[in-house]
Amino acid sequence: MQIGEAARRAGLTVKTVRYYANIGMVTPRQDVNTGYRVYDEDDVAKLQFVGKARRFDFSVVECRELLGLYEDRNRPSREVKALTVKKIGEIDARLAELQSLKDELSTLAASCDGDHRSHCPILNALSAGKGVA
Amino acid sequence: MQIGEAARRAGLTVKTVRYYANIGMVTPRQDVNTGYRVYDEDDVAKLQFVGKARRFDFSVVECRELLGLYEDRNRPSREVKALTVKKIGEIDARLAELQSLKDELSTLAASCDGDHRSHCPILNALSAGKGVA
DNA sequence: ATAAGCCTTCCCCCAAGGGGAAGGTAAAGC
DNA sequence: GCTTTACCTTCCCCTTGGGGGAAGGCTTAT
Repeated sequence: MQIGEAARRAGLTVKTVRYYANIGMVTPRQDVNTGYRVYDEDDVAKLQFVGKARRFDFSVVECRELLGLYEDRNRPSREVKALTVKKIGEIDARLAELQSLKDELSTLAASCDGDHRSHCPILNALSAGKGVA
Repeated sequence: MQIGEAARRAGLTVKTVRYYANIGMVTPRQDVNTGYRVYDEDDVAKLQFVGKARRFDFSVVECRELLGLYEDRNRPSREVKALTVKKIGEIDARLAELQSLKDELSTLAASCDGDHRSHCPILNALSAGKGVA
């Protein structure tokens, strides 16, 4: 099939699929006459795999790793699990960071009445050297 | 003072401070002879303000807005609060998204024993059309 | 014949700077 | 006086993961 249908079936944009071909992630066969990329079922499966992994917040580099592990069925799943656990750790760190940001901003927003007077706790907190917490 | 000291006092890199000058966020005076940027106390205060706002996850565009509100003391704090509340909403959305990702990945990691057999629930989930949840 | 609907490559664009080259300037040491 | 050192300047390419659109080629339907 052509790139359009492959993209549709993988739930990706044509631009994205072409990008994956360019970086060597999912490399379709090339039609000698037209120069068109030709995708088979296997390629579509890989595109779907990568699409899901991206939605799971894996980077393109990590997707490539996962794809390598996926293609080599003799590999132990240990490496896959390690990547997943590492990714969970990263998500945890980002969660904590965002939560702390939210707490600080919430405190500021709560202390600001939003009236027309120039005294604004948010601006004060941003301009003062000291933090809000 | 020169850019180096201004950056140090604002807790930013020289590169960042120069970038803020280029995009017109914090525009120092220019020394006619040397062409060096010359920062005064007011500029440093603005740099600190922007630095804190950036750490609060405000984008550069939003920082520019906040800085405008900060400089115009006649403006009501309503707009500042609105920006802050909007930012809190964005953080909330991202938190929920990350939490759901983490839950799915955790479920997968827990169901994978990481041994050498080729049966890996994580890879299966990524390759299967259906989600894990 | 020509319009529609695919496909191709090519190039610039986003955020928010980082890295480093090539070159000017000022102060300090010898 | 000369050189090293430590500043500073502009300029250009790099990052992530593609998006937008131009210019052009192919086939199919009207």
